Amino acid sequence: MIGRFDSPRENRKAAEPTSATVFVVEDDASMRRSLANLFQQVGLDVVTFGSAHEMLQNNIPDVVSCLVLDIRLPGQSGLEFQAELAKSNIHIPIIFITGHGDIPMSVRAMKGGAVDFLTKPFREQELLDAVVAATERDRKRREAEQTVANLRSLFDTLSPREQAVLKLVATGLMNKQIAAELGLAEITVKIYRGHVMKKMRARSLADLIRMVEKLGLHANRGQQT
Amino acid sequence: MIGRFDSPRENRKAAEPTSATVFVVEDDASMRRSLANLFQQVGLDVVTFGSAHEMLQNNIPDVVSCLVLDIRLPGQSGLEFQAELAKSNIHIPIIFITGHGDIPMSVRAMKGGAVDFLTKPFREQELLDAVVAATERDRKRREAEQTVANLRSLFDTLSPREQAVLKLVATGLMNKQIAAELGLAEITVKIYRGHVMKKMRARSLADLIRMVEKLGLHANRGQQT
DNA sequence: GCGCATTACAAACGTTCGTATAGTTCTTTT
DNA sequence: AAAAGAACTATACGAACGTTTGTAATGCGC
Repeated sequence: MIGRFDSPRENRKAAEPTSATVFVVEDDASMRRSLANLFQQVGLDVVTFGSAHEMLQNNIPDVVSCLVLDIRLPGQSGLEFQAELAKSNIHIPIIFITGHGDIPMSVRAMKGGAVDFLTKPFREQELLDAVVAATERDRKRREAEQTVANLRSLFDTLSPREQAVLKLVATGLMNKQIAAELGLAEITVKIYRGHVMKKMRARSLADLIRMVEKLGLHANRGQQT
Repeated sequence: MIGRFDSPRENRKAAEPTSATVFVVEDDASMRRSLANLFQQVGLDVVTFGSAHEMLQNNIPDVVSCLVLDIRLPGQSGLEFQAELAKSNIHIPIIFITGHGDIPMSVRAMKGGAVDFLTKPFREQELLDAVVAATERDRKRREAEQTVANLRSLFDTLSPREQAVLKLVATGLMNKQIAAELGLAEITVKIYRGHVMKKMRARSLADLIRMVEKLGLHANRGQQT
């Protein structure tokens, strides 16, 4: 099946409070089945594919997950697939498995952000540990991404002027300076600033500054023609 | 010498504006010499050692650098040395070289934060590229660390009370709330707050908040007995 | 004992901020 | 054509902020 079975069933656990999905891309059907079996036994959701292409056809659900990927695949290699996913801004953590890998392959995979690179035969627990680490990484990434996305959607409710005021507020300018910068009356800036605080749900300036930092906004100051 | 010489001398370059030091830990003396030679030819400073122990004896100068490390060493292995450096909070970027490595080794090295893992024979340019990447990484790390250290030394000039006020200011509390929290009069808070701005050289509250973020300060609010 | 930093507060003044109320103009949507 | 909202300004006022000047007690090092 997968490799040597030197870890008793009882030792297996992937004690995750939230469920996670493991995608498996592996051309060997029997290997696919045993991997699916292993993951299902510890309560993980599993979706298997026979090739990279096949996985890209189906749209990947937006859940906490990781990808167990064979290096040798029909068509596109595992490493190429990794590069393609990165280019497509798909940040699913990858665990490579291989029967006939070499060091340059593993180094390239790890440089590309892979969580682990296992050579057959491997202990089941090794793979499960890697999967736990990978899904945990994905969970954290999603959490951070969600935070920024929420802030972004608040920011998007601001009118262009309000956004401009926010950026200048974040640079530490006083209302009168912002007014001069934007060619407005100070009172107008004050009002927009009030809108910004409400819409962004910031309870203090300190709050607002931290939001701007997380959003990575940078004021593009300058002369407005 | 090092490996195959398939890259002409003319193609070699490590166009670095600032000089960098390459530490080499390698037990084979002739290998050590040829590595030193290679790095010197492209204008890098080189310090070589025959073992990990030897390197730790000498105190490592505080300059932009990287470490070229043989996996197989007398006494402590390269991987053990990597772990020891990490534990000692020495963050020098490491490039492993090895004649007889395997995939688990390379994966462990990369998981441990290594920049690259090269197997002999390798092209000289490969190693030089890795060294450039490594020193660049070190330069950036030092830059970021320096920024924080500078902020930290400013923060350390604050009296305990001023530090306490700063932390509460950073949480977004108003002066009167800070006063209540610390059992002070509002006017006192205002004065300390002024001291904080001067001593931290913050030109605005936004500035100050960002400094606090970089410092990773967190107010430990609570009841003062 | 003397100098010095720290902690603490007050009175006073000017600045800055925030909001409420009210109004104009322009564009977009219905 | 009417409604909605965005952009913009004015008056007005209170709250919050920041600094200056002055006072005073404490504790530490030389």
